[in-house]
Amino acid sequence: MKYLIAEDEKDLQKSIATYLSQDANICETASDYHEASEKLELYDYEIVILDINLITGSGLDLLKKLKQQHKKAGVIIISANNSLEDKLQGLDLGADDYITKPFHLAELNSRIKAVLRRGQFGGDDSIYFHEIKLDTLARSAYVNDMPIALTRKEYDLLLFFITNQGRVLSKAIIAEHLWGDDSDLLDNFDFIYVHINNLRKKLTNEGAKYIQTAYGSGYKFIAD
Amino acid sequence: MKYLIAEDEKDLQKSIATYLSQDANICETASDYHEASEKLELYDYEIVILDINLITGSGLDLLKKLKQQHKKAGVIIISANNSLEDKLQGLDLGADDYITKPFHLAELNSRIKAVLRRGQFGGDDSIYFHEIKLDTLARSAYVNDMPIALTRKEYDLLLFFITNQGRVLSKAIIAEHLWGDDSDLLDNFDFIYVHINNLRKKLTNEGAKYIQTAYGSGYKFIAD
DNA sequence: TGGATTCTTAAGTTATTCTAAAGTATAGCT
DNA sequence: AGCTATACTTTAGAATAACTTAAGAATCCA
Repeated sequence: MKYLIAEDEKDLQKSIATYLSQDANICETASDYHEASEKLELYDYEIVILDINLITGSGLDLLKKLKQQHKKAGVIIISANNSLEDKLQGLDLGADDYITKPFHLAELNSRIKAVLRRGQFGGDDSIYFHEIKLDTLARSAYVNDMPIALTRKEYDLLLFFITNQGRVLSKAIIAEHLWGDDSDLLDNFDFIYVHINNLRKKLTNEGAKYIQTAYGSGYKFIAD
Repeated sequence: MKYLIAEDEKDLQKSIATYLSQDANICETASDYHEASEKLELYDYEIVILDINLITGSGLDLLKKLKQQHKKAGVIIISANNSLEDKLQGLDLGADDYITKPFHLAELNSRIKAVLRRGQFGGDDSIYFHEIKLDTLARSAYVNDMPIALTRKEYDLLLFFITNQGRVLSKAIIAEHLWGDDSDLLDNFDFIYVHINNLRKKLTNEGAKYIQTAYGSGYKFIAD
């Protein structure tokens, strides 16, 4: 999962990022309105944690923009003051949940989990694609109900493919999503070949091929 | 958003229209097969609410037609009886969701929202030119719904042609666009002939020629 | 520390892109 | 109209860039 943490209090930002990175998530951060706005426009996130009171602009504006762009990220609002109005307005604008400062990281985490559960995947913890099933809670995969042992990166890659099925994903996009933009790997995408190869080997189901090469542009996930 | 409500029960039609108009949507209505068919042909809608059991014809036929015309409206089927077959057939034909009479308007509304969310409407993913369709996300091309395997350059070239249809494009312009101005190929455009040739071969559809030579000045993309 | 995972490297394979060359059409000129 | 220079078409194959795959090194994590 890829998160954006839009929060201007540096230490809070950092502690959230550290906490959420624990279970293999990619956390990117934005420290002001402008940075957040830019990142939201450029990249896709599964979860956006959005402080309403950014110094340089309103988080609500960002939320509005996000929804206008039809991005389907789950949004959790952080509000400093206890202003009910802010929260309500946030929820109206399409935020999925809110949390009030100060809060425990564990609570934030469980709210995130809840949003993910409710969210894009129709309240189901499983995602299906033909013979493939992903259990998003256990981070485990099945082909024809037979469990497939995937490593973390393989699971993330498969999830990314399935949630973007049919679409050509360039190596750059894949790298961006699985490794984040601050990674120092991103000048050489060759290692992606390796992950593609490994995932292909594990997915191959009676000769069915899911990951199709779009020569020169990337890969796309289809049902043969 | 613009909706079409194809429903012959006048009072239901009206209450749906009233309800959906609440948040600034345009609702048009059709009370029989013929009217619905005509409106679907003439206009574009984001959402079509389609009663399967129209008195004067089958909603499934309408759905079929709609999909043949490559209209990308989201379709929600209303079925009176609980016939599972109707629903399944509807979904097979490309409906996005269904709802069974009687239903609460709020439920219809939330299904519409879900369809809109899933479908990313407004994010125009396909480009059409007569028999040709380009799926810009999948970077794939179709002629009369038959997939055409294109290489990267061929796809880029076709996309460039379609988005500049009718205009004469010089080899310099094409090269500039497909290869960028920093390329060292740009003192000799001969290789463009090859790409044009390859693309022509792949596009030729029952003798129809799309790429017309403008002798001495370039090429122009037209519908025969 | 030891085992699993992830990344690096490199050799082998394939698809695509470009070059070259021979044939065909077009426009302009006398 | 006929000739010529130039522009375009087409094909085949060479060169290149992109991908696959395997094996080993580095890293991470329990």
